[in-house]
Amino acid sequence: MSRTISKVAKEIGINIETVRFYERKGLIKQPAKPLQGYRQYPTETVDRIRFIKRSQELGFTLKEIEGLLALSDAPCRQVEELAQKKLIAVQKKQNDLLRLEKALLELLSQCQNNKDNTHCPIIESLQPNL
Amino acid sequence: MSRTISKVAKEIGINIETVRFYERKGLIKQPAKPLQGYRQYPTETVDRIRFIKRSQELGFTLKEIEGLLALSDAPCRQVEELAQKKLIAVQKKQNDLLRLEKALLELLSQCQNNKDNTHCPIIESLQPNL
DNA sequence: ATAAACTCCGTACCAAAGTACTGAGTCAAG
DNA sequence: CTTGACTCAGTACTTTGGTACGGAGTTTAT
Repeated sequence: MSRTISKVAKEIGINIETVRFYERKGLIKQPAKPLQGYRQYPTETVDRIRFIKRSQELGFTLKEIEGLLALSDAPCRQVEELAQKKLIAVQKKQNDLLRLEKALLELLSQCQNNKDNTHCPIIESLQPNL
Repeated sequence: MSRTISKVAKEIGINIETVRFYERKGLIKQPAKPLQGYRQYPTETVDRIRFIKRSQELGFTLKEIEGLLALSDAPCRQVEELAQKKLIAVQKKQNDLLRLEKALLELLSQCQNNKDNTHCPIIESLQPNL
């Protein structure tokens, strides 16, 4: 099955320009231009874009996905290593966010106990000179 | 107390260019240029940059910080609202990361049980057509 | 008094992941 | 057979948070 670029975009729910962008990045290959008419995109390409999108959802960057795609028939251990690294990064980020959440909750609880609506403890605690 | 731009940068531990960048963004105001010599930065400005940096650590973007700075003598409720919104966003992101972590762990465990080093279950499970 | 270090100012550049625009060409429907 | 919708190709612009560069002026140290 084949479709024009706009069908591809619609099928996946992305912008046409994004498809072209991936072509420019070399993440997918542009179908040859027929002598007459528009380029036809095979299902293979649609699947490849879906792969990219899923990987993005897992937090991989396009650069990393490029690596994944290149590894797609590489030994499992290499792929595993990439995922392992990403997992570490994700866990680190979770930690950061947890600390951040605590700090925000702390600030908000100060606000809640604040009778004086004209001074905000949040602003004050962000001001280091106080 | 006053100091030149490089002292400011060193004091805070940031790049000179970052100070200038904040000036361009209007986050801090550039001291008037004296008839002779270099611009002198007051402690006020240093504090303001510290405020910016602390807020960044809490996950606020420069745009949001601009808002915070504008609100710095606004009623507490408005500031609280901003922090509240940020908290929600942070919690949402935590959730995303948690799901992401689970997905990655799942993939990795599939890898670990995989005897066939030539096919990687990670790659395969990212491929929607399988 | 001269060199090294610093400042000033404007501009350009970086990554990431797209999005937008322009001026063609092409296609499908009425 | 013409109008509207679509495609193509290349280039430019967007956002975020800076960083770098180059040439001129200033200041400080020797």
